[in-house]
Amino acid sequence: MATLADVARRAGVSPATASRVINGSSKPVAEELRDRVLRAVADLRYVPNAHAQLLARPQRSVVGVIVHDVSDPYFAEVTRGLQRVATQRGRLLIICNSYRDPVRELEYVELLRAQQVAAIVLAGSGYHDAAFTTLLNEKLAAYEATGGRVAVIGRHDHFGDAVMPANAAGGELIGRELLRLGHREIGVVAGPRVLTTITDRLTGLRRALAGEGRELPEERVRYADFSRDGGARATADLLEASPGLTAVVALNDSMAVGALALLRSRGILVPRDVSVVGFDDMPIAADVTPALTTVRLPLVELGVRAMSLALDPADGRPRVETLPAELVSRDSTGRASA
Amino acid sequence: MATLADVARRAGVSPATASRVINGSSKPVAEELRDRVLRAVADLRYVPNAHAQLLARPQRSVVGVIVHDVSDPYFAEVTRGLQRVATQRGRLLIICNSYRDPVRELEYVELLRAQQVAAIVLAGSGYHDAAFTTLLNEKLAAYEATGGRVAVIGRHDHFGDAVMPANAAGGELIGRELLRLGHREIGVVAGPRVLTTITDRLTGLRRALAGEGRELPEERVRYADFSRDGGARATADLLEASPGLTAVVALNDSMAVGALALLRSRGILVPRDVSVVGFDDMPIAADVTPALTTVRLPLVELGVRAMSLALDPADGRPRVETLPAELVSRDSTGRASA
DNA sequence: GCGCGCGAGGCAAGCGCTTTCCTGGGAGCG
DNA sequence: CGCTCCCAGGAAAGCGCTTGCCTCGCGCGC
Repeated sequence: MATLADVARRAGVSPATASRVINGSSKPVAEELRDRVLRAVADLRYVPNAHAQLLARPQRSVVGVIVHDVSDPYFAEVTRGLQRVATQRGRLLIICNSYRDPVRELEYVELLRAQQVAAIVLAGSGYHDAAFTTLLNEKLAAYEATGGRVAVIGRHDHFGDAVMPANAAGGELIGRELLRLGHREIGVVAGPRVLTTITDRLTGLRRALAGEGRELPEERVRYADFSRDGGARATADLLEASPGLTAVVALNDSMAVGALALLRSRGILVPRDVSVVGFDDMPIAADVTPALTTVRLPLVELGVRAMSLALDPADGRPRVETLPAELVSRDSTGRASA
Repeated sequence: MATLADVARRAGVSPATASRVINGSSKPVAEELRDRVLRAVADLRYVPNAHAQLLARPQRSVVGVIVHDVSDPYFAEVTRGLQRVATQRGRLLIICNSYRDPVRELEYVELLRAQQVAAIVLAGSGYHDAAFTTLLNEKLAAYEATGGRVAVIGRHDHFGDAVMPANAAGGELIGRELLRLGHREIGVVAGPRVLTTITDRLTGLRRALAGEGRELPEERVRYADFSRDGGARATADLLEASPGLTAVVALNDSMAVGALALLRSRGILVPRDVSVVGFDDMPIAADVTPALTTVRLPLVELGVRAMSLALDPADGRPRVETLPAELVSRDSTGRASA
């Protein structure tokens, strides 16, 4: 691997001069020397060692992103927003998948700090786990104390800049819509109980039901993996326990797709027999059959805002932005059959 | 930001000793000193500067990945495979999205080289652009010459380790299946013409047709964006130019989903009026309606193999692995209507 | 009791780069 | 013709860490 010293030697100049030419320093360098350096760079295929540069000139430019899983469409969209802003501002992104493992999340914060990233964006639901939350907050605080910037998406457990999707409001929208359609027997297909996002969405849903004097008993909520297969499994459970359901609320679209698949396999027609609602409005929501009624979250915008918060100097106090949820009515919901 | 020197000072030892404790060096350190160091680390929330470490101990451990777009399900799956192996071997991944921009691809190779990554994995179709290919090969060669490892997925334009999905064979499978079903009027909804993947898949398809003495005229192929909307647009074009089509082949599943949506909006029944075939077998392929007949590519495995090639020492000569394609018949294909 | 061996810990060099500060030579002025 | 000023270019000091090598002190053997 060619070094700056090699370039300098080959060009017959000092490393200082070579460095100045390569970085376009403000200090003037004679035309001839500049040419010689440039030629040497080309000949040797020289690429500066980024680590050495970072050591010598502590100018953090990389941003770390911790998400649950980039291949999950939810995070794929959020990441797209993060990327857009980062690229626009000339920042490189290091993307880390925690796969919903709190321990891994902690490790990644450490790792990103070691990488001297300029900012860390933490995307995805928090956990109902006080010990973990404390630990994480401590690590983030330590990082912020040394000049790092932190922004979180969808977690209220961190004190600092945050952008929050309106999870509870979204749940409420679903509840009101189902009530309006005459549904009284409602089941919920939920992701892992430990995620605060799940709790928030459920809370909103329950609030809407309570508005009409109804409630959602615990046995009408099934927790499973936040995935298509989890959705199918939970729906099967739900059906078995409460055969009279007229509506199934899935707490994300992947689970809703699983629910749809399971219902179809049982010959239950949607929405004639059972209505199905999703959450998130992932890109494919409109393409399944029947097209999924769901709550749209501005996923890309979530990323855009979070990265902006992370990159714009904190003007002192913590900033929290809430992005609205919106009901998107498609073909998977209809009037209650009973 | 606390440094090793701070830790050493606080623990009352030399930086050398502190370093040895922190890295678990083989050199023995007295129990008491070790404790003092560890306590200082905790007190100061010390995290070693990864860049300084990399400089001092040139032990590359990060791997760079360049994909077209992680949020595209194809790459999401491939990346999952890459991740799995990388994590297993204790490697951090830097994921870069080129968004199918050759220039950006070149820049990223440079950037990853500057980051001193241990290996670069380049995933995604190559381009029909000789100048670019030469340039890229040159850069990769320069990188390999300095001890870097390179593995590519789905590009035959790079000489070195590669894992190739059987694109042409997949195209052939589609062609044969459609012929078997009696289709003679076939249209193709293709992604960007400049991608070698497109050419390969088309070549396979044409080969199958040629086997029966048929051909695929150029006007039966529409090139568009490799996305859902691109698929819808291209399908509309195709229909307008050749109303008598009995089958539409989309060269990836996203485009197929777009095709399905457009056909539905026109009241054309699939597969009764027109059959639709996709390519890749993305996770949602089974969940659209009708469930998509497509060619399954072992996407995760593609990633797994590529990362393995990248991390296992090159035993001399370039290794090329081809992973098979497989036809998955679902509900979007049927006998030709005519 | 003296010398040697051994092992724990520290010194310092060096990884590749940037940047401050200094040097030396040329130009301009008196 | 000599002095000063200015400026291009270089020397060198780090950035934070690792590690080979040396030192020093102890314990043991003769």
